[in-house]
Amino acid sequence: MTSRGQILAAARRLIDRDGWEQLSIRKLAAEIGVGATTLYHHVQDKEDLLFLLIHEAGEQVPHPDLPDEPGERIVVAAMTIHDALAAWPWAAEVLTTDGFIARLGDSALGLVEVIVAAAIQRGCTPDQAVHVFRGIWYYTVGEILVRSHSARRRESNQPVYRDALFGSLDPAKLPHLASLGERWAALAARDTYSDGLRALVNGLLAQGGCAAPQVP
Amino acid sequence: MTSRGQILAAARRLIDRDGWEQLSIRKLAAEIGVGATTLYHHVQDKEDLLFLLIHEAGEQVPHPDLPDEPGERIVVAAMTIHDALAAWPWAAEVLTTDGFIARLGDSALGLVEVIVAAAIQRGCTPDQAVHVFRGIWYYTVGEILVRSHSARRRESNQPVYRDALFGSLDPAKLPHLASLGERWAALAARDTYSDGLRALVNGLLAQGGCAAPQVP
DNA sequence: ACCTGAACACCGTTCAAGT
DNA sequence: ACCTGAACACCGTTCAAGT
Repeated sequence: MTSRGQILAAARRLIDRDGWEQLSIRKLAAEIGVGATTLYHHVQDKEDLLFLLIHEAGEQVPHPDLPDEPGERIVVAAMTIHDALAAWPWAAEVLTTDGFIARLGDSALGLVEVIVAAAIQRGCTPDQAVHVFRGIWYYTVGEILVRSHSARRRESNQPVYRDALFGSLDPAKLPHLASLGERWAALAARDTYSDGLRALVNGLLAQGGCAAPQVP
Repeated sequence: MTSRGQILAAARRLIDRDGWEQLSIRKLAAEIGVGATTLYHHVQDKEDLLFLLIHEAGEQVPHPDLPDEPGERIVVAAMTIHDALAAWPWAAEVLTTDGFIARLGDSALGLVEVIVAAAIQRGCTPDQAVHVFRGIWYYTVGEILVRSHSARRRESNQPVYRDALFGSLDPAKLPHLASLGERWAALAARDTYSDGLRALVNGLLAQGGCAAPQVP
């Protein structure tokens, strides 16, 4: 009676409604109207359930229009990955596990392929191209996690730390931070993912033999 | 009888022994030899407990010898932060919360100050300097989390995915990934944090007016 | 096959009651 | 003040028993 598809659909529904931290096997079973233990006949684990959800989500990541210039192509592919993860921040948390990316479907991996291929086109060796991808991956995952954890905190409970934020620093020891003061919070709230990404990609491609004429 | 210091010491002991995911209020109380509810007289929350632990850890981060060249100074400061977080990966998880950095002590913030000051010395505006720090922060946190989650998985249960790793990809759709094949795992295991960091810092400093003569 | 409730071994936190 | 056990409202997972 109960099917895997039904379970995944209900899980997506609950995550959208209550956030992914709130998802539990017991609540999920209740949502479907079934005993908690029933789910274990259709899914190995809670972890397995998350894998299946991420796999499904990965299949739905759109393939963007890719520009010709390789560096720009890397930026667009990375931003597509970023935007997909921003919509499912819980996926970012699970995907921090190494070798996990490989379990995504061909569709999501297509964007990884785009980045690696473009780096090679720009003169990287395959090894260097993997290094380029990893750098982008770290930066992207970090941004997503900081963003989503901060958002969660903001909405739920404490704007308490807001005023603790660089308000009362010792200007003798930390002159620049003290003079930035409250402005830090405003600056940190700005979305600078793409600016930082461009800087990173330029830096990575310029590094160690991947250098090529910077197309304007 | 029970003191805050005693609690923090016991917590550090348990984290070192069993990993931070295993730390619970109840186990912590048992380790001290006290009722679980007793802890709530010395600490607000489990979250509060983690804050205190991080604050304490931050005080112990060493101040490195800093090179003169600003770009290199940024790299050294970032690597110091990175190495400290690598020793306490659970701190990285908690610190992903925005505005949380600000609750560290002056000692740990000193490294943030170093980065911001060096960026300004290289010609950044204060706003751009914060942007530089944020980019470094995202990259660093991402690397730490990917590294620690992967390590946890490796040691505990599954080397299962190892062979699922890019072993059976469609070479027609994903030619570069397919030809990398099993090599991906070996490349991903390499520590390339500092290489990527240098690329990022160079890219960030070259960006938007922070440009200055690249000191050799 | 598919589903179930009871049970196990846990959580964080509150609260009235004790010294 | 400092500590406590009982209780509340949860977890993921196993397992023998049912249809």
